[in-house]
Amino acid sequence: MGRNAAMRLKDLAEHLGLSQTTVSRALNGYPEVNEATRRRVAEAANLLGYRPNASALRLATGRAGAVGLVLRGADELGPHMSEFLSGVGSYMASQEIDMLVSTVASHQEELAAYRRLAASQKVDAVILHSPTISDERAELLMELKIPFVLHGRTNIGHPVAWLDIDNTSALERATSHLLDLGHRRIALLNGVKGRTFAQHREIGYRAALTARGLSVDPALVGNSAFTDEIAFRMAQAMLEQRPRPTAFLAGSMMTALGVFRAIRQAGLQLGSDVSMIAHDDVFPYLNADNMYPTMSTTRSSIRQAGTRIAELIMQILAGKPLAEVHELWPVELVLRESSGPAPKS
Amino acid sequence: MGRNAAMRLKDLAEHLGLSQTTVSRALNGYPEVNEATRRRVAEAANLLGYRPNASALRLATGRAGAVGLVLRGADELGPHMSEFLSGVGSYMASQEIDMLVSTVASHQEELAAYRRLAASQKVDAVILHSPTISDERAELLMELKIPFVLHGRTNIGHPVAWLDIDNTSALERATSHLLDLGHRRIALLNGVKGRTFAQHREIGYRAALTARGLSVDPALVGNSAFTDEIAFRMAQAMLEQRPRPTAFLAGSMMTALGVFRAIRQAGLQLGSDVSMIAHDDVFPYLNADNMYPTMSTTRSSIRQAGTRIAELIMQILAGKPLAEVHELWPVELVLRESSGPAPKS
DNA sequence: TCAAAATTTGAAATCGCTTTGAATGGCTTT
DNA sequence: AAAGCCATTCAAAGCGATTTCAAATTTTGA
Repeated sequence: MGRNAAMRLKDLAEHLGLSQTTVSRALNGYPEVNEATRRRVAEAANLLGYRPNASALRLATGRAGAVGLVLRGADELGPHMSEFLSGVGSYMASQEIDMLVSTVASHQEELAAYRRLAASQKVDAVILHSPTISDERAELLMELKIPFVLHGRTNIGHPVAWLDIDNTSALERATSHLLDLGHRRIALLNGVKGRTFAQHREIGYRAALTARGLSVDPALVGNSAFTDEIAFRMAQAMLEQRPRPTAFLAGSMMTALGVFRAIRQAGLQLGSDVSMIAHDDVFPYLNADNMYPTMSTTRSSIRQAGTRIAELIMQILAGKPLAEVHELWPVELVLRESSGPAPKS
Repeated sequence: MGRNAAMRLKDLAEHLGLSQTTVSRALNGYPEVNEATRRRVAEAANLLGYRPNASALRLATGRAGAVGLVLRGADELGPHMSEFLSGVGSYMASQEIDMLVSTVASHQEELAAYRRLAASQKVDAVILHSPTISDERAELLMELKIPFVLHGRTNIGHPVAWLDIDNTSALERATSHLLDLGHRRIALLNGVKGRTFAQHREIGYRAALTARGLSVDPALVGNSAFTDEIAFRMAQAMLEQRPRPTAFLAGSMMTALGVFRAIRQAGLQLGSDVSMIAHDDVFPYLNADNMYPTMSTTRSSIRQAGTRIAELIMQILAGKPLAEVHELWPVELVLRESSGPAPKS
């Protein structure tokens, strides 16, 4: 039983022969404390490794000193999320704010989790991820009066703070580029239906096609989670069509890997027989530039987005009006070997 | 400014015309409260959505109700960690324990982070990941008297609670299998040097080789982080050797993807010209069984390990002696198409 | 030189909960 | 009818910080 008898403010005060009040003030930088005293206190605190008890501090100040992230287990806690988390974390650490991560299994559980967070006042704010077009969670958070920043966009009655990437423009440009290369049957492996980003991407895709007077073939549009496996199956099925698609727009690097396998298995060559442009969230362990062939991508660092969202959270907690917190990030289009001219038919 | 005026115990008590004491007891299942009263209280609490203020509860009980995970940013917060986290989270959620995730940039920062956690008493325990052979962090936690469970093993003075997979046996069997297939030049793409698991794997690899009177060629052993890119480069370099390796042992699925690319780029065929067995931590979005060719693996679910470790943490907090908390999990060897007979030289 | 103002310090209230020790009232028991 | 028990309930004391309000000390100004 390792009863941790950490040093308390009282102990420190006694040790210094001062009152708790003065010590507390000295440590928190209040002006009304003698400079010499402040130094003495700071030194002793440092030496004795004093840090205020988090629970007591939170109770006294009413601030939780933490932001919450509720993740739908297997679904959401994938490679995207870990990059994102890592971005959020890098900023939060510098601000001495904790990240409270909880996982849930279903949508209902997720809503319940937010209610719990609100009632028990465990967090000052939360980060909401992968919203749907009209996101129920966002509405609930609004109702619960928990401040939050949305990674993505949604359409609810109230103004909401958000940061998103310009998915529509990204797909519009990627699709146009493939069209310029002569491709006419272009498949879109999009994210789960209902998510705002998936809708935005489809809008960009359609815009590029209709701009050339082409119509969308529903058989060439797939919606699913971004896993290697599902992408493989969908691409495989699409490649069996005649005429077959000559290009793929892959929603993520995981998707790209699956498509890549399907292409190879069909005995085709990526970059000549079939082209592909994938969306790259920039994973340190999966580099588009080092693939073979190198992968053309629409690129935007999800980690940087995480860091920025953390900053936005702090601004909101500092009182910045929600309506002023909107950021739409541009997406780079990086052309490499996987996208080439359409084959002669 | 959404001042969240959550319901307090006092409010609930007044609402019921009872004292805080009784209400608190009723909710916490103490025996000395009238059954009718208890029901009445529970009902009201439920109806009004009362939940104790977390900070107050923690301050009063001295329990933080949270476990900590400190992750070295980019390094550790990869796909392995997110799977692991998700496993831990699924159990913690059921126990109403929070996961406090923080990220740090360096080893020094990590140690500092643990000191902070200890001093501010934010967590009841921590989970330690990817230990080195003699892990300084484990020693520090011991000293700080923060209970912890190690995912992996280490060698320090004190007994430590741990859960690990049997890496040595896994590699010994995988290597032996490749030897049985006639391979003689078998490359090992291992994890970062200094980590216990990498050492254990090398021991298994060496054991299998020496059992057949073969010696280890240092040029065929690589140590690095498990990224697609680094693996690609290492494999590429190894494949330029003559005689070239005919088989690879890949430390992770990311590594396997890199090796796979190197093999293809060299104009070779996986499963015939070159074989590979990869370690599979079981990612839902990257399925060895659906690769092309399907990938032979040593397999162990890192997510399940996370869940189990969460359980072990709770046991330790309940007072189970550290020396009794040791689990060594076996690793499956799953043979698929990527491992075939050695080519005739 | 002495009152007034400024600087520094401290005692005690507060945050919302748990928990100790005491009180209340109804039933047995003698 | 008094004493002793149970079963319930409550008032008040923590937990470890911040913060209000008051007190003590030093400086200043006339």
